[in-house]
Amino acid sequence: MKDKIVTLADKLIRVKGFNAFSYKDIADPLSVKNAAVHYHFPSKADLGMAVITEEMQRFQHSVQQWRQLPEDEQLDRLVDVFRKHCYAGNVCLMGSLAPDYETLTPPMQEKINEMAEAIVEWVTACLEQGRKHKRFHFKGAAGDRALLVISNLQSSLLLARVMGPEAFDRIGRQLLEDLRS
Amino acid sequence: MKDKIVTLADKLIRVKGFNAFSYKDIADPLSVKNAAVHYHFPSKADLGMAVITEEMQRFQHSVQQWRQLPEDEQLDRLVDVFRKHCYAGNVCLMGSLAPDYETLTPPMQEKINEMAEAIVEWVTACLEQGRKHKRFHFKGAAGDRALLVISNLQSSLLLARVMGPEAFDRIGRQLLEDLRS
DNA sequence: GTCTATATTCCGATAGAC
DNA sequence: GTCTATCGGAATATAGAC
Repeated sequence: MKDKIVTLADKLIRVKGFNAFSYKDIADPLSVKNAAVHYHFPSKADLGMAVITEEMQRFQHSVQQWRQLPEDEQLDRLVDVFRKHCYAGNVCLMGSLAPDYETLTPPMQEKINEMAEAIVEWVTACLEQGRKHKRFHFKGAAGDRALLVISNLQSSLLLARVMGPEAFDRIGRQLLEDLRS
Repeated sequence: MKDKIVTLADKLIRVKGFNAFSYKDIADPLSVKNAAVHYHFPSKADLGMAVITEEMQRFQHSVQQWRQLPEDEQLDRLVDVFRKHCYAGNVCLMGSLAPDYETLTPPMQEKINEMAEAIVEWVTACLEQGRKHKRFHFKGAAGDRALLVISNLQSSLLLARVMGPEAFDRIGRQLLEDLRS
């Protein structure tokens, strides 16, 4: 049940936003009362923390599985993750929570910071190693390039929601092509 | 008074998000009662529409003023607009409203669509003309490149909120450097 | 145009029974 | 662990006086 709640909360955050969903939106589809949800997650911030923590674990598990691949294929996989979210009508967790950042509890803000650091660190290392192995070609610091890549992926989901999924496809394709050539 | 309300609502949308601010957040700082705000904007969606409309007018007015400049300097100006928002603690309107898109009224969604189309159209034309005049150098279609630029700018503000303003500076600088060289 | 006052609904959260 | 029941508060919105 706890897992079902977190999974559903994750979806709701991505589709409606953290401040726009309620305990009722969790309880009704699971056919329980909102008190049952409060039993597992006393406050909404507790639920938010669990969603972010699970997302970070998913991310670490994924990159762990990709670690034997060439760096450009590792980045392909990351784009695949975003593509799946795009066609599921989701935005990414950062893209949903960052605009609400000022309304969140300090512990949630701290978790979001950690999530951002983790993905920036991984993309930076991926680009750096990939350039060394001649699989990526780009100018400037790998850390700066990583910020560009991450911002492209994040906003591709925001733009896709407004303009349609083609926006994601065009961004994702051009992004990968730029780095490889 | 109507202008004051729209200006304040714009700020609140950018800082807290559309679903996280209330009529009280508008009324209190203006030293009026929430009924006075409802007089000018009967529903919250009416207020949201006015905010988007004013932002679009500001944008059209700006690009009109820039039209005599070289294209790379026009893009500098656009980055300047985002930089000011960054240091004011704001995200851009699209970056705030896109995650909440599914919770908004159809008229608001339509206005957001128009806003997205307008900025994509302008950046595309700017890049296309700039490339023709040898002020920009990039591969691929100008429209695809425009989506990359816009996604960089949008998410630079989201990342800056979480990671600090340096994230914006690094993205903005590398972005402009890529296009010029 | 702004006020007081209120209707209505919903939300997050808790108490206590089972 | 889930339930019923409810508290306290806040939100959007409206009616009617001034």
